[in-house]
Amino acid sequence: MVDSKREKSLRESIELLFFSYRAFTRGPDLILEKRGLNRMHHRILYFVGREPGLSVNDLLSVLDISKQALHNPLRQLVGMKLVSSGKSAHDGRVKELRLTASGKKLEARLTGTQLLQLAEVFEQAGPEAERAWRKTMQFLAND
Amino acid sequence: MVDSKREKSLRESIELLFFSYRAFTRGPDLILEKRGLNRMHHRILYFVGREPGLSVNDLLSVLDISKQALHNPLRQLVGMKLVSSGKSAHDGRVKELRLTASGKKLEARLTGTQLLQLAEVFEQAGPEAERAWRKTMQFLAND
DNA sequence: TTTATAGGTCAATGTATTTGACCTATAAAT
DNA sequence: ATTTATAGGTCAAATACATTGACCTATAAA
Repeated sequence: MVDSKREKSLRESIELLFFSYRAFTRGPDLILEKRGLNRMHHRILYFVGREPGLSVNDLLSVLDISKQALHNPLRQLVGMKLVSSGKSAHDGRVKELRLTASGKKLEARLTGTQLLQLAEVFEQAGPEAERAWRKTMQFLAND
Repeated sequence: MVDSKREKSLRESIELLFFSYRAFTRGPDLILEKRGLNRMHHRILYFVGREPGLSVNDLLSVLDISKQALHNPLRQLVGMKLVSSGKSAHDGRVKELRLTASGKKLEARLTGTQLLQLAEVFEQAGPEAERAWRKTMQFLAND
């Protein structure tokens, strides 16, 4: 009885994660679609924007995908001049990825819908819930 | 200053969602891979298991995908005898989808890794954080 | 008898991913 | 100086997956 009640509650949490994540990516996905881009392009833009000068290998690590899976979307972003890739001064083999001005603009638009969404959610939930949410998600993320 | 600090915090939350969701699906994905199945198959098994007798249309609604996108994975699951489809008594056009015994077993294994994962997370975070987490996720999901 | 609904399927196309190989340039090690 | 390792780029083939749009049956409702 207790176990099955607990399982029911945990299953609701599973569903919350599923529906939340979908709601969370819908906004940017609609914008991306109009340009023929997808979730992977947003991820690349996001992480390059977060850490300008990021190497290709570091990007591969954080995204946890194969070199071949990154190749096409990254080449497209560079081709569209949304991402620039320069040589590292310390190590000529290493590329330093950066957002161009228009890359920054697009990234801000994509991530902006998510920032707004989260800001609204946390305002409704309150600062205490926000802290608890972050703590909980940190346990889940580092797993 | 305040705005940029707030944005930094919200960006951390974006990343928490990204890394959490990935950590959350990794377990079942590894099991699915061995059988040539993927995330969509798990979703079908999950929702059919949650609501035995579910119609194809209701499944389409909850998954929010096209009939053609559902067609193949569902046909595979029925072919593998993980899902059964019988006729509704009330309306002969409607199929009632159910998990077979082996379908239930696989679903329990897949979802079981996530139940365990969440149970551990909530135990570490505490019951108060769990409540706050759920409340926050509900705002995000219904968006 | 007509129209609407639930479901199934196909063909064509496009897109994405995977595997596995092979290449250059540069750096580090011996 | 020569070998070996690393960062990155690319290709071809195979596979997988999704999309579009059409068309079909069976059943139910009007």
